[in-house]
Amino acid sequence: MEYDVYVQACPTRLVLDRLADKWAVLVLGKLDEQPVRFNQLKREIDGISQKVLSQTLKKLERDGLVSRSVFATVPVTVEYAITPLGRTLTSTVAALTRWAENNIEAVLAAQQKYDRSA
Amino acid sequence: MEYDVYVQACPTRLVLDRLADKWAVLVLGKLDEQPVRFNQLKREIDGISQKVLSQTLKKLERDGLVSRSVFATVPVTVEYAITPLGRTLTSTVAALTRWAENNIEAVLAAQQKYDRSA
DNA sequence: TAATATGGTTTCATTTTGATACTTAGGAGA
DNA sequence: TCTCCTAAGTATCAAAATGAAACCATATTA
Repeated sequence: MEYDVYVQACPTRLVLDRLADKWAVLVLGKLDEQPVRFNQLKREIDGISQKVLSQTLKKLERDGLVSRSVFATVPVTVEYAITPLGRTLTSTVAALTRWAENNIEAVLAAQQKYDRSA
Repeated sequence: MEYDVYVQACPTRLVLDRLADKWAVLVLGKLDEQPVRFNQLKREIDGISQKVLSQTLKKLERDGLVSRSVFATVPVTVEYAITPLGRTLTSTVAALTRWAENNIEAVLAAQQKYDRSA
């Protein structure tokens, strides 16, 4: 069986859709360090809404990249952790955020040049 | 100056938004091989619409990742190519699509397991 | 009794997306 | 001359995704 992301019907497109999501990248980056609880993720990922965080985690869990553990404390505690499959992905995902942090100045300069000439 | 993608106002978020886009990933992957014309990209990236391809290319050009060359043929020819800055990114982006192609079966299995238990 | 914390879901207005049609310009064929 | 063709887009509009804010259950603390 041959997979090719350039073919619309290829299931790899689903994966690419998931990975190519800003929030998923940020969530995976945080969970790569250690298991984190819902509200702590919400606090650490500045700007994410509860709804989107909830949806993002649910999708990542469904894809087998993240696991969800509930503890019967009061109030209930829910902890999210990265799975072994997710672990195989984090170095790539981290490279993306690192590239963003390292090359942002070149990108901003390119944008200014582009906007001036337009 | 410190950049941190986990801060909402950080400009790196703009970059992450751009990279964390399925279509941008696919476009950069194609251009990494060789310069390609608009309609050929459209043909090779199965499922992309003209509008979205046009928008994606414009954003990538503005960010300095892709260059656009117009040739005065009839009809006009427009060729898109990757820039040196864009070149620094393609290995990372290629790793994403490779991960998708290599791990799709594990992801599909995880999804089925998740859906059965729900 | 009221406020606080956790981990969500619901609602609704705003954005974004995608499909489709239209445009511009020159050349080829009838 | 009239019509069609290609390349590379733009315009339009309906459908889907997103984000902000409110709501919910439960139990503890002030």
